[in-house]
Amino acid sequence: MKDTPEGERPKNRRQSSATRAETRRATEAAILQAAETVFAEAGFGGATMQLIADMAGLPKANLHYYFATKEALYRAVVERIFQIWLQAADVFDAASGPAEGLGAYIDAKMEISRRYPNGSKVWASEVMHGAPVIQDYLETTLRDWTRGRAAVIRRWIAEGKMADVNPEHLLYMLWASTQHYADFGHQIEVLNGQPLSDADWEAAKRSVKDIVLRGIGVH
Amino acid sequence: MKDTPEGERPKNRRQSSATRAETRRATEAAILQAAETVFAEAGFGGATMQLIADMAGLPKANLHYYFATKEALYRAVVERIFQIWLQAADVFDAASGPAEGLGAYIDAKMEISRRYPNGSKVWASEVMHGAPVIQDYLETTLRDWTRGRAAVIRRWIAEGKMADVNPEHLLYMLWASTQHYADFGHQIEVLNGQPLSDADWEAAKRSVKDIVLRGIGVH
DNA sequence: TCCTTATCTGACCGTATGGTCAAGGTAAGG
DNA sequence: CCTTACCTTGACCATACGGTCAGATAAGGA
Repeated sequence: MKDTPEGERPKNRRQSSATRAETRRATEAAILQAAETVFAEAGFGGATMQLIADMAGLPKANLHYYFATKEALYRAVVERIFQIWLQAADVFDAASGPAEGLGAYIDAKMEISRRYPNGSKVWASEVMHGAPVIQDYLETTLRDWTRGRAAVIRRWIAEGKMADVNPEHLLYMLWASTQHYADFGHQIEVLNGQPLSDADWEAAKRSVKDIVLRGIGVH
Repeated sequence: MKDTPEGERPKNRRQSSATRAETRRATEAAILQAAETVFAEAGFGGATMQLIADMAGLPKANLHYYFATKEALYRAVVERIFQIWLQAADVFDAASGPAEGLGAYIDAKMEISRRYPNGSKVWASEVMHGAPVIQDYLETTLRDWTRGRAAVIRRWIAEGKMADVNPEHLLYMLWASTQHYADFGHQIEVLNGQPLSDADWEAAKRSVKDIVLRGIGVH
């Protein structure tokens, strides 16, 4: 929440030097960051441009200079999240078998849940409401991605490297189990009595990996 | 969406007989049903009393006669969902071991995801936004419930009936994996190319049960 | 230094929303 | 019947919200 110590109130951030491009990028980043937080906490309908502006330290009118409409800003937030979501797949690709590939994928997704809980919540909210904004992504990018990984899993099954499970449902289970720690983080914290510690996160990771990997007959 | 064929416009629903209590209960149920749908589709902030009223076939002012505020209506919806949520635990109790108990619990929760997807979404949304309305339930009822089941699981572990896994994280995994089919139902449908058939639901159930049960060392 | 262009912002506007109210109906009990 | 309490509803209100705009301010090039 606290700002960098380089400026008390970043109303006009032109201490020393700041090129046009730098300022623009920094302002956009601040807006996107604030928007992600507010959208995650209040949902699209509950979020207000005023609140996002306040959190970003800008007058509301300035938001509309960078993002014409609330929808446009929301879209930018969701698209950024989707990139991170897909990025976690890299570890999947270079793997030679399920223990390595799925294990690394679970680790990566758990790490995302921990580091970008707001992004995960915005994504969940978007999908829950019928994906009004990223429907096309679901039908193209995500669908292709899913088919590709399912094919890899099928190959592993054919090679006898894991049990014969339905690849799609296995992927759903991975998504669900890992993202749960972000989307339902509040519930987990309440049940845990306090925020998850490093050790708690390690235990969570290990638990998911242990159950899933043993569940598909690996190791 | 279509109405029952017993009345074109249920403006005054007094064909034949209708006692006060009956009418009240029916109207309340219609409002709660409509509210659940609208809250699930639009979120709390995006839902409007007007839309709920339209969907329930009532003038908006009448909503406020039954539920004073939007918050009160929302609270009623969430509390109703929570009851269903807990109800699924019954099957857990009477079980003599993990295969029976957890298997039945997964079946029950999958059935809930299928039959009450909107309820599940409202619940997810509520928790994601920090449980502004049911925070006390989390801290009391849900916490007690969770502790009780975790104790049961620990007993099963001690009796050598299942592998030594962390009971809390196991429960999170069950919640996540089953509720995912409701909360992310839209995404699953898109990836599946069509709504899940009976066979698809059976496959989903079986997949979750197989992986989890094998994952905790239960045949 | 001056001029063009990009960035910033307070004030403003139309609309949609949650909520109110008073008047009009309708069932139940006496 | 007639009274009473409950229910229904159209019209209305205050507010908050997304979005606009004209004018101010500053950067960068000539």
